[in-house]
Amino acid sequence: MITPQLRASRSLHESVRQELLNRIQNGAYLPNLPIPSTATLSSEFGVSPITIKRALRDLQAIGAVTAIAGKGTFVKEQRRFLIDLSDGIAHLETANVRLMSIANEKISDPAMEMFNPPGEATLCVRKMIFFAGEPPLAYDSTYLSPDVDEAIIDKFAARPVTEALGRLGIRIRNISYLIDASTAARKVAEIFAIPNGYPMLRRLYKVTTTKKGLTIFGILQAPFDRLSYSLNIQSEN
Amino acid sequence: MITPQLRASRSLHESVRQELLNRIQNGAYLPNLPIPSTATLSSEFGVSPITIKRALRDLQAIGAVTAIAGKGTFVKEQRRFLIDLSDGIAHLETANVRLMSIANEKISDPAMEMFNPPGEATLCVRKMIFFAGEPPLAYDSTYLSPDVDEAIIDKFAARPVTEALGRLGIRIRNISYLIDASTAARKVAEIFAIPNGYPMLRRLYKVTTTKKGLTIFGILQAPFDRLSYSLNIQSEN
DNA sequence: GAGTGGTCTAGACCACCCT
DNA sequence: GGGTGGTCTAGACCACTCC
Repeated sequence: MITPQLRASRSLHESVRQELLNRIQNGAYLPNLPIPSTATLSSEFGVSPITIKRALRDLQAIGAVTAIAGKGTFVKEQRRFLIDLSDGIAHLETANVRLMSIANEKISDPAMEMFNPPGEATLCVRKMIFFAGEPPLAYDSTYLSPDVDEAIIDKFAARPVTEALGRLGIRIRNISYLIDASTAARKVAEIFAIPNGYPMLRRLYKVTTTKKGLTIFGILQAPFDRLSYSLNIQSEN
Repeated sequence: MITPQLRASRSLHESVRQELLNRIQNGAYLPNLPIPSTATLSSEFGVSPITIKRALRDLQAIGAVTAIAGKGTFVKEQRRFLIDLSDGIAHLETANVRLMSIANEKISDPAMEMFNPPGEATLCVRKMIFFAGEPPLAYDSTYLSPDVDEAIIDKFAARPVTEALGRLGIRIRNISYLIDASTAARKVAEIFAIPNGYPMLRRLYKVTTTKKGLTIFGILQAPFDRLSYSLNIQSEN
């Protein structure tokens, strides 16, 4: 029921959304289990099914539930992965990688311009990063100079960036990061099974190495509710 | 018009959204100016006004437009502020601050637990950070030990955290950051005039100082499309 | 075949802004 | 008063899943 204090001058769909969110946070609705159907909720709350749908869609947008047509609406389990950037290395040693594509491509993301990327086409290696038995964690697009050795490309296709460099015995000279949030592109949204436009936490990077001519650009992005970054800075002296 | 290649198996409201987004990116619709009304677009595209509204609401969710009831729907100007964290200091010297509230409060955000915050109530100073002539940039909640001097509280009420410490002549020993994205709470959404649940880029911090007993916790959050962080890491040797 | 969520439409009412 | 976006409803159709 929508009680007056829940209502509190909000619109109906907002009140419904809040009540459903309360139930999720109370544990009345459990993770990975379906909540009652639209029709059931409609009669329980005494509001139109459309209003229920509206509330559910907003709950999807904030990452609280996932709706699967024909099955039901499920409470999302909240688990964030933490990456520590204090030493510049994003530790992903135990992560699995699935290669998605390798293609010649220009770097087009406007946020990338900060790193003064090459204007010519680069070799773009796209891959998914995940842990066994878990939904995909991140999607990485690595841009390499088109004339790099095939052995190097293979390593980048199979490992996260810093792990690939480690295996190749290439030393890092400098890393620049840009962390921002941006909405998911259509293709990325499909991969993660999230609504189009879902916010992604992104880490754009430029890695310069001691190997002559080897500078790596890239973007690692993850659904905003799956990842966070930590950073520790000691003051000098 | 919704051309077949724009349609491309998408749902109607997705096609409409994409077409409107194209027009914004092409410059056909200009920043800070209203786009045609729902009714106009409805007849132009030959779809129901409801479908137009759906597309517009999704465009609001991704930060492309702002709708103002009674006035129209306006193209949002995209301007991101960049904060460099390389030296641990978030440079906000020229920013203005508006104090929102000072209250006794417990730290309740679950993401904060990483810093092992005190369980007791703290003094919470909430403020808005903005640049003259611009929409608000960020919202900061600083948690101080309840027994700090009033002079210190005043400085934190009037300046961003690191600027306040600088003015007070207090040295920083260590800073820990946690960067994540989370959805806006109701109150924050009102302050920024963004839809409820809008994604915010957050930086949680714990600052330890050389002044005995003075450890500062806090959360600085900004609409995801207004802020980004950069970080540069030199390799040793 | 029954139940699920997703889409699209039609129509009504409201609060708000501007002139 | 006429235009705007926001809300809520009713009803229909579809694709999908599960039994």
